[in-house]
Parts: sequence; C-alpha cells; structure tokens
Amino acid sequence: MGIVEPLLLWYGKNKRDLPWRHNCTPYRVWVSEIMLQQTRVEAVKNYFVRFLQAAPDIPSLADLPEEKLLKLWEGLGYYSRVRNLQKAAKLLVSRYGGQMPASYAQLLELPGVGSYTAGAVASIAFGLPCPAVDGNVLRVWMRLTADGADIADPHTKRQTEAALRPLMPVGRCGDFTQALIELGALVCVPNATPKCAVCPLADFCKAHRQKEEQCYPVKKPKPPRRVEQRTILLLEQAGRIALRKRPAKGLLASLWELPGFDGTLSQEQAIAAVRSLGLEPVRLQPLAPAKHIFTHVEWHMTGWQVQLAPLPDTHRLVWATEQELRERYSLPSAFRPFLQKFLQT
DNA sequence: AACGCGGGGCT
DNA sequence: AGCCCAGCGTT
Repeated sequence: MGIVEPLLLWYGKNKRDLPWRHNCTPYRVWVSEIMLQQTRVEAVKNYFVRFLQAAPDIPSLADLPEEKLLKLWEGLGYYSRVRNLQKAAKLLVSRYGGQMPASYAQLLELPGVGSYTAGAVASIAFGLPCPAVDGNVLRVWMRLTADGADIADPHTKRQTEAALRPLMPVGRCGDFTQALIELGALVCVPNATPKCAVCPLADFCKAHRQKEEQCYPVKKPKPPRRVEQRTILLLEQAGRIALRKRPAKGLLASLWELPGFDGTLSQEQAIAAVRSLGLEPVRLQPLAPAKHIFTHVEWHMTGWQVQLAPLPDTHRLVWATEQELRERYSLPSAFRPFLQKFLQT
C-alpha cells in the first residue's frame, strides 16, 4: 500500500479553489507557476487574474510593451521572472507557433523554466509522468522518509525527483503533483508545526512515527544580510516627482526609482547631490527614515523632500504626476514609505 | 557550489 | 528578528 491513493483522495476533498485551477491551459499553468516561484498563493491570486486579462495568450504576452509588463508585475518581486516569461513567449511564437511544447525537455529549455516548473507544467498541463519538486514537496518527502539531507543541496532535489518518478500515477500525474504541493502548503507546513492529526499520510510518515516532525527538513543556515545606508530624494517640481530608471541588470533591474545616493547625507551633502543632478534646490525638509529588507541586503533609508527652482534640464530624470506614478511607472515597494502622501489610494 | 534576486506573512 | 515561500540564472 502506497501513499498515492490516500494522497489523491485527500486532494480531491481538500484542494483550494484557485484561479489557475479553472480552465487550466498550458499557458495559464505556466504563467501561474512562474508567478508562484518563491511567492505565496495569496500574493499571486490577484496578479494572476490581472495578468491574464492583459495577456490572455502567448502571442499577446510576446507583444506587450516592457513598461506594461513591468507594471503588471509591480510589487511581486523577482522581476527577471517576467522578463524571462516574455522572452520565452517570443521564442514560443517563433519556434512552436505560439504553443507550449508538450515535453519536459523542451519546457526546460525555456528561459525562466527550471526542473520544478518544467515538471509542474508537464504533469499538470500535459499529464506527463514528470515529478515537480519544490520547497513544499521537499519538506513533505524529507519528513515522510525522515531524511536528514540538506534540502538546499541540489543533489537532494534530484534524489527526491528520482524517488517520486516511479510513483507518478498514469492518468493523474497533474493531481499527484498538485496534491503533494497542497499537502505541504496546508498540512505538512513549515515552522515545525505540521498538522499530523489531519494528515492522510501520517501512517506512512517515518518522522511522525518517530515523533520527530520538527527535525525535518534540514537546511543549512543562510549567511547574514549586509546593510546599506541610502539617502532618497523626493524631488518636486510643479506637482511632479522625479523618477530615475534603474540599470537593466542587477537589483530591481529596469524598474523606476526615486533618485538615491549611497550613505546618509546631511542637508549640505543633499544639496550637493541635488546639484549633481543638474537641479537647483530651494528648500529641503527631512523625511521619516524607512527600512526595506531584501533577501540579501537591507536598505536603511533616510530622505529629503526637495522643492526645486524651475529648471528646463531634466537630466535623465522623468517628472511623473501622481496619476502617472499610479498607472504608468513601475516602482519597487522599497520606495512606498516616501510616496505615501502622493499615493493616498 | 555559491550567490544574486523581492516582497510579505508567520512564528 | 528570522524563516520560508508552487526557484532560476549566473559565475
């Protein structure tokens, strides 16, 4: 007796009603899987619905202007995902007639698609017997087998894929993939508090039998974040705010930002910074400090609100109205504290 | 193998 | 404050 039957039975009764579980075409499954990478279901739901309205199929995604694309992704994070998504869409149009290929190996070739996503699309959208091992599945499997291997080690993921492959139930591969993930999300949850009392696999679970659920999964600790001091300028001119385009590579690539400088600038230094942008300040007022935590870096930000003398030279800045800030330019969440008074929505 | 890449919710 | 999340690409 194996885990497959009780797991599928449990899934049938307990699966959540999610937007991408309706009309689950390969394209919709693919987009949802990209959005869900390192991102919680609740955060994705609304983005997914809005994205599918703006780009209902692969050709329309391929044709979307970059600015619209980034605006649709604004606030979701890991922005290279959406760039790779469109890159792949263009490739699908040119190579596969605008269709998703129905093979694991071909899916894996698409930019932004790794072993997990290829397995998820292959099994969920095409019914192929390909395992899809994400953080949920790793946690479930390590507990089920009481395996103390480091889940951050790629080898552990490959081993888990190998162990699951022969279990893929013909005809229900997509349900099996989603059931494992759903179990990890709803029952075999992280933070050492799995709900074993309602788990359909409790009888099969080695960690549970040993009363050692809390010991799994094992993961090597991450290195500490570095802290960066930044000074942000809220440059105002005739009711507009200055924005600057970030570089195409690196952190928050190609998004817009409030102009900023390394370090914590005094008022005198801030005046010099404003002048370095080719602008002439009339008055500076300090803004409330704000902190923003990324995965690998922490920004400690101070800010100056700056009224400017009228000047024609915009010097690589754009001047955005409140409406443009809301509807056109894509800004990272890090700057939101400094824009509250302009974006009181 | 290690690192860069967002943002938010939970403990 | 730290952990984790339907991970992937680069070096």
